[in-house]
Amino acid sequence: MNNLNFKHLYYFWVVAQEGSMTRAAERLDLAIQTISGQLSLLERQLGKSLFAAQGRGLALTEAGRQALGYADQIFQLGDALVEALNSSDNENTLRLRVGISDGIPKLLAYRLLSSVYKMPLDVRLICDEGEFETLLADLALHRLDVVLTDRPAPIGGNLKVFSKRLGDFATGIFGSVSLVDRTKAGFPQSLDGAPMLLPTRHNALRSRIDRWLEQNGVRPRIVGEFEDSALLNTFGREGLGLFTAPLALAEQIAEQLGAQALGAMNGVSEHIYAISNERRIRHPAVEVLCAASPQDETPAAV
Amino acid sequence: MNNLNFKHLYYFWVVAQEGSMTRAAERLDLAIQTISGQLSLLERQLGKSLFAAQGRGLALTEAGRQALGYADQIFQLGDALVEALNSSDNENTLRLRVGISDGIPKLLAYRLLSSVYKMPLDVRLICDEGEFETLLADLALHRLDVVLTDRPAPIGGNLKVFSKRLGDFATGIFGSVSLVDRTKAGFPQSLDGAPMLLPTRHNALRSRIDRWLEQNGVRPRIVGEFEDSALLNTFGREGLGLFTAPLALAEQIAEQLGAQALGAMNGVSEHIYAISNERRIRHPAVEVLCAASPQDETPAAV
DNA sequence: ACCAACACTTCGGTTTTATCGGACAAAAAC
DNA sequence: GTTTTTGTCCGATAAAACCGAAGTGTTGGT
Repeated sequence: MNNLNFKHLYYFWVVAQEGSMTRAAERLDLAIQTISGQLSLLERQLGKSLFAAQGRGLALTEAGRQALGYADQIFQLGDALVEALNSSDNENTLRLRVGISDGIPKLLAYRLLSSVYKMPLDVRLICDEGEFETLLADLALHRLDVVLTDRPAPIGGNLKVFSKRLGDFATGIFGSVSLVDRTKAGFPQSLDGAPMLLPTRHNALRSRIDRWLEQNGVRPRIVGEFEDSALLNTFGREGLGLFTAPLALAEQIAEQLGAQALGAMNGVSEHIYAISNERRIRHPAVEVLCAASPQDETPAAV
Repeated sequence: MNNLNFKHLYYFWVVAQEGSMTRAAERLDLAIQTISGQLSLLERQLGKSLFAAQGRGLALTEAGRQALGYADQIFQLGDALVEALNSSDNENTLRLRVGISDGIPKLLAYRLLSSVYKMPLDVRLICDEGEFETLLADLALHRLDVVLTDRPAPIGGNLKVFSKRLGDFATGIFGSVSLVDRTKAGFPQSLDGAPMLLPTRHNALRSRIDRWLEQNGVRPRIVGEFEDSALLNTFGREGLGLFTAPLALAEQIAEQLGAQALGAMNGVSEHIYAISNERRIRHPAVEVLCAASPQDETPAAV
């Protein structure tokens, strides 16, 4: 419980700025007695005195100086709030602040988010990328409305969040044309010794890929590990190695990266989760996003 | 004037978190009528509705969603304030947050600040370095108590600040022993063609140096320009070129940088200013700092 | 289709809080 | 010493926050 009276804090802030209760009372159009009284109430509640008598004026104590720093930020935010609400550019547009975890394919994120544009409203997407933990923290602070990631939020964490699996996407192996030609015959055995780019172990998919490779008895030459899928794709486009991607994106990958599917990794699928704040009132666009039922774009196992 | 009622905002914040007025009323130990009434007052004052009726519950409007983001930060700061004040480590120590402009000699800053340690109190110095403009902004936000810099604050700026000249420091030319030996004879003519390190044009001293060089008819070879004086000193210590510094620091420069004074630059002196917030109640350590009267350590002109 | 349960609003009256006038104390200026 | 300035204490008053009772609209069950 926040036992801080912001009205009192505001008076304190003005007094500190003006340098005296008298001038603060003038600026606030109040009697000095009011300021004095409310200020001593604040000090009582905080358990610290904020001003010390100095001559016939006031001096800030160290506690007061610290409080002043916070008060500054607080009332600046208050002004910003009022201003943001009065700015007219947010009349008919719905803002959706999405955090996209580094590891998940950007094209997949795009496809999943496309559902929100079908809403009968102007939607402005505000995208942010970063590490899983960072994004969760931003979610808790309401800087984000939803996070798209490859794993559910840790249960029992100190953050109250809500994870919804958006879908399973069967994974395949892709590569530039030259690479694919060389390894097409005898898949998956042909992968043995072939150059390959993989996500780092931070990615939940990575362990599934490793297991699949082991079960199929192939040991590709791992030429790179990437935290960020977009970076991985760029390297893959240049023919540096084969890489994995959702089979559902085969068409776009061919168009944008000039890479073809070599084969499916049976049993390996990427799970995408939408993590949002667990409060009853959720963002309408997040509702739409989660409502897009977990339709497996391709069955997980063949 | 900040026409935002933070008490109302707090109720709004709890309602948004809990998802309903009923549950918020429970958490706040208030009747639902109160919440309802205070919330509609907030909406009236802001001129926007924050909630829209949805079914028998509530839904945040876009304005409400934006407000929620601000409220989050505001009440987090409020908690932080209370916590900071209750933490015991600030009992008998006075914190002085000083911003030191890139260009001014660090040793000079140290010497000027040493006066605050003579106060009959434990003083904890918190130093920050950076660009002039950045530091001024931090000053305005009360993240700093005073800024030490080489020029007064711009008059008529939108920030209300107070500049006090702390002193004029006659400047000389210094260099590593080998360099000084080579150019000692016939100073200042011997500077012609000598390698030299100078502050960039952002430094107020630079133009005075340039004028002095011109007036004395010497054209050194400028081998480097530095924004940061500490970096300049490091290069100077390695004998890369001659450099300028306050003559008053000759002793320390000899000790710490192994450099000797070559000669004085008559008429060139570094002005150091303390810029602080213009409010009546100033930091006691800042008072002490400014009280150290503008004693010219060496007269400006010989 | 109807009724009960639920969630919020509206309208008084009551309680709490904030505010101000008057009297007072302390420091500084004269 | 007197006056001026600045802040504090006390009691009355104005403003706000709060709650009980009654009312509207929505949902869900039968």
